[in-house]
Amino acid sequence: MVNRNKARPERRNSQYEKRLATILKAASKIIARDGYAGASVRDVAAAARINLSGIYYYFSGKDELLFALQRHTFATLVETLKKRCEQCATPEERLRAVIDNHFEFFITNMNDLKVCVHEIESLSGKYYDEVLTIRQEYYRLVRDIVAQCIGGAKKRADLAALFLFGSLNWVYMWYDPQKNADIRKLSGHLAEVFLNGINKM
Amino acid sequence: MVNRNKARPERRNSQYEKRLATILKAASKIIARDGYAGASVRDVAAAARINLSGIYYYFSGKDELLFALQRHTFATLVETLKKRCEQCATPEERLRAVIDNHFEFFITNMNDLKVCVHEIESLSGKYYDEVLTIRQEYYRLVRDIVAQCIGGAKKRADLAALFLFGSLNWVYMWYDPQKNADIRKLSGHLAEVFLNGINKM
DNA sequence: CGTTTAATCGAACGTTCGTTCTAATTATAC
DNA sequence: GTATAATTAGAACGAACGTTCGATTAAACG
Repeated sequence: MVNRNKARPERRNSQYEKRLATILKAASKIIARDGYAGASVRDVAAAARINLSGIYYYFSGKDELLFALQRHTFATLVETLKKRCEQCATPEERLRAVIDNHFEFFITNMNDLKVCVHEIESLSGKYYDEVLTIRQEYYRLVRDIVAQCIGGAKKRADLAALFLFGSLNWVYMWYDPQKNADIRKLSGHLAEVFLNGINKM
Repeated sequence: MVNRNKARPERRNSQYEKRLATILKAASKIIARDGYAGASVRDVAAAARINLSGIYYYFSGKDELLFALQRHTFATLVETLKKRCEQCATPEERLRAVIDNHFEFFITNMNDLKVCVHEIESLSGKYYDEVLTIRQEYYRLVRDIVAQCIGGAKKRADLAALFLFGSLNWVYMWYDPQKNADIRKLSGHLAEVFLNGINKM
């Protein structure tokens, strides 16, 4: 508990934001590779080319590091989805936007999204709750779109949305940049399968 | 490295197998809760009501513990699936058997399956390779059934199978025994969505 | 019974971990 | 240019980890 309990620094190094972003990127890389519990703060520091104790100047502890990572990633994911949905006229278009958005976000932020999905249960208490709030917002957003596609049935939309999340969140386990070069085809195929599937529900 | 490098004991306590099973159950419970890296052998021992060093009488190390757990679980999963498929006449019935089998196995072995899915990358080397072999057998089994349902198109069956695995493997993140009491309904709904989806591919 | 061996136990080893403390260094403000 | 705050660096702490070892108990067999 170093930084957050003190008043925020008044005069900041001009490189503060950059350094913080560097640490977050390094953290997502190491945690994606070794898992949260398996990743050491020392490895994160080394990957960020900073001294071990330097990490504790930017973050109060290992858990806050993961928290900042997940919060930022999920918030960005929700934000980009909302923007995409604004340009969609029909529920089907919005559902395609959901899938497109998730896939596209994934290939440009693979490590971050993997850490968000795979380390959901690694936080606890206040940190967990705050991330949960954003996750729920994301979930409800998608579930409501699914419900509109189906035509109301809330219970079935719930289930269908969970199936969809499964397909989306599993991607990091099999995606190969060389083999699956065209991400648009991937998201297009999932959209087909899912849309055809739920329309018959 | 205690046990596996020595010749197998000739005379065994009659409770040997039971004790081993107890340890495996305890391990799956602890690892499902804390993750492989986060789980301590001490906690596993305590949950199995055995002394810490007693674990090392049955397993050469923490990694072999996870290995034995994953190998046994995946092997059982493949075995039960094969038996179910033998009683199916059509590809569609076999696909329903895949989904039914996975769901049913899940609710009776939640911890084990979670450890299999969530800790896939926690092993390495020889252990990882051997589990990978079984996983691939399971995957190919399902993929071929999907291909038969679609009607040949190998490339699309690959993708569709991965989407299906995503939905199946994500279940442990949201399943609530109290809320989703009827597992048959769950698997039935997923089968509907998926079958309708891929038939239009 | 005594002997042999399987099974269990308690204690300890060496390492790595997250975190903290203090000192030194660098950047900013007056 | 000097005072002050922000930032980095190095060393160290205590705790927890996986693993090992030697001794001890329990069971099998003559």
